[in-house]
Amino acid sequence: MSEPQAKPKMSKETLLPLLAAHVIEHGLGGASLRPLAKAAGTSDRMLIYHFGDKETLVRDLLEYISGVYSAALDMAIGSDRATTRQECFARILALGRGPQMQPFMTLWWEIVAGSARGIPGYKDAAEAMMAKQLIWLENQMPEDDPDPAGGARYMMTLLEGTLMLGTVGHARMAREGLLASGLADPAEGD
Amino acid sequence: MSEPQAKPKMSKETLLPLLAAHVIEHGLGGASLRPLAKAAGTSDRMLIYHFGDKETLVRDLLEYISGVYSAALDMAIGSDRATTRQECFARILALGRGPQMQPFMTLWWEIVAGSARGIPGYKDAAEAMMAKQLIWLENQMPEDDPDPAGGARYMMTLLEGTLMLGTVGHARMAREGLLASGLADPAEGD
DNA sequence: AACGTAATGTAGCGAGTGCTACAAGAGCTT
DNA sequence: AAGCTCTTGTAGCACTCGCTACATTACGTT
Repeated sequence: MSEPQAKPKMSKETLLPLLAAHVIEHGLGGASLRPLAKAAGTSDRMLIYHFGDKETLVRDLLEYISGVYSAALDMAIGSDRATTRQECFARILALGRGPQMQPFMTLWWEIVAGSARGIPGYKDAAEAMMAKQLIWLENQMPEDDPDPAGGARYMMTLLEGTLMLGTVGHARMAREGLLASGLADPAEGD
Repeated sequence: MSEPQAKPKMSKETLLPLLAAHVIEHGLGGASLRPLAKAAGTSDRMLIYHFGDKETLVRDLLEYISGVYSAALDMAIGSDRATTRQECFARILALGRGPQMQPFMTLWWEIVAGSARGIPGYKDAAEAMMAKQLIWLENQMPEDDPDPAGGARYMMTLLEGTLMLGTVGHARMAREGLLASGLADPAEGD
């Protein structure tokens, strides 16, 4: 018995991390109860038992994922502020493009799409995550910045555009735009 | 017989516009053969007959939609150039936020999500549409602009970020960012 | 008119969907 | 020990999914 099996209690709280892991890897739209249950070591029967129905499950799952994202941002916060906007932007861009962030980014666009289509839990989660990210960025702004609030919002907008263009194969276009804006350093690699 | 029924020939070419209309309204991910067929006045049987399988159908459909988008941009091109970057940006932003554009934008985020997940036809379509939009923007740049190429790419990035933040409920954040960037006019409404 | 190919209708298959009915086990209280 | 509630397993229902086998019609060519 090398595996303790972790049989006893099962609740939303114990299930959500396992479900989230599956969803981050395989996506949210195509997720159906039986594969989800298998990933969490349960049955579809129990998922319905704990969450009531699938819509509630998805909503709770998105809320949980949003919380995980928020916590991840807290972890990634450097104790030292950036000294320039360029450095600040480079930091958050590197964060969003990091390889360990990629599965999450794939899920993120699905959340945006669901948000646009009005699927119940999506917009709330997306809104929360963007709000959290804005706070993160504000805390990373240079102390002597003349307009930290506006600057952070400006950089958020530019960042999201950059990430989007990157995912559809136009990373070069975004980069050249950033160069023209002065926010990217010509010396940096792609 | 007020309806001529349009029974005779049915081919990819005659089906694609009808399929596209359905997809633009109801989305691409959840689209299944039978509803698609019904929207096009056929049967699932015939869709498979004409396209081979669903993956090919989706690919052809995305390619077609990309073409429609391209044509729509050509139509929307004003004969007069903008005189300032602000005006240029305002034009394309208004274009993307126009009410008749909204169903398409909803579909767009689905395309981005599919592109991120690597679903066969998605990335090609997204890439083509962004390329086309960049050309459009370049043609709208002020004639005396010091860096039309870089400026257009910069505005593209900012535009896409703005649209994305808007769909997830953070239009205000994007607007305040644009104000800080100098690309938005404080006098304009939301 | 006969033939051959393209186009279409009908029926269905096997798999998967969300969800439910029913019953049995587990653990706690009295 | 009896009862009680919480949790779980087994089957299954009604439905949709992409796709196919088979048969029929429509139509141009010879």
